[in-house]
Amino acid sequence: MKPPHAAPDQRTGSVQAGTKHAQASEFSGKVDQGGSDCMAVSSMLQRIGDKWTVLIVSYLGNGPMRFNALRREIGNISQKMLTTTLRNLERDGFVLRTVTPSRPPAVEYELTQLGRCLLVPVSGLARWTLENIDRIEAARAEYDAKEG
Amino acid sequence: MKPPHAAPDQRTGSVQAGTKHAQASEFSGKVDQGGSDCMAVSSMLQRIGDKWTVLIVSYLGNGPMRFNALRREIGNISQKMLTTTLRNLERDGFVLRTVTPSRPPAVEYELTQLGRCLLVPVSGLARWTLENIDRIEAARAEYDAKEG
DNA sequence: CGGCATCCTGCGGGATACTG
DNA sequence: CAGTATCCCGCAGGATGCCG
Repeated sequence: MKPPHAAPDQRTGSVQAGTKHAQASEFSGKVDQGGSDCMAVSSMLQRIGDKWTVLIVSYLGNGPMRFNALRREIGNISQKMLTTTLRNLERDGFVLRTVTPSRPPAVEYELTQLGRCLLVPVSGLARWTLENIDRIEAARAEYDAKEG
Repeated sequence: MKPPHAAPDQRTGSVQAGTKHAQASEFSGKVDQGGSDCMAVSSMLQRIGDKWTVLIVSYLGNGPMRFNALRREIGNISQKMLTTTLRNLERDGFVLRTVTPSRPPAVEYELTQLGRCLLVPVSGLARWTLENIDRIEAARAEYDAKEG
């Protein structure tokens, strides 16, 4: 693994404005996006950035749910992907799977503590998305307009 | 249809930050059932959850960079993917591309205001990842051990 | 009900070569 | 230097079928 920011000169590890945009942005907190951490972030984003993970975690945020309940709620997920995604979530310790041996068997999924606290940063990104999606779509429209 | 609304034991919250965005537009992709806000988040995660986006945005967080500088810094990205990713970032309004017509031509990329403020929630996720990666890997090891 | 197993397709993304 | 154009491959992920 090659650590990002192998940049020799600078090892600040924070987003500092370049020469032109030196003025502070509207946010006050410092952003330490620049260090060797970006690999971890990148990996995490790819991990939860797949098609269904966040959606499922969100639904499970409401409380425990059974397999087909989850499936019905989401609506258009194949059971293969639901199974796969739940398995991965279970493996990472985000979701707890509980089998009740009845007939037919009942399987309940619920968020673990780790899974619930994952919702915190994710909801931060959610908030940001909802706050800025208009600007993003406007930018897209403008860009596409210029292309023809 | 009740939209997923997370209730972690802390007030930090849900994946949903608001309920006003009715229009789905292209961000919702092809899935069109109820929880449109979750879809927006999910789409955003997929958008920035690709292989290079966050990495590039992180590097650009240090200031403007030229194409090959960026390329050298990242190290193992194909120029095709660098171009593609930068184009997408430009289209979304995250990155500004400035061409200086010299010989050879110089092209500089820098984060826009929107791009910089994206770093805020992303670094939140980064922080969370670094704080919890040990638990995740422990959970994985345990899970894998039980599987054989 | 809650799964695996299998097949198949689309597309993300790498390698390579060519331009202005 | 900063791209564009092709070709190619792996794999995420959908459809379908069978099983305890």
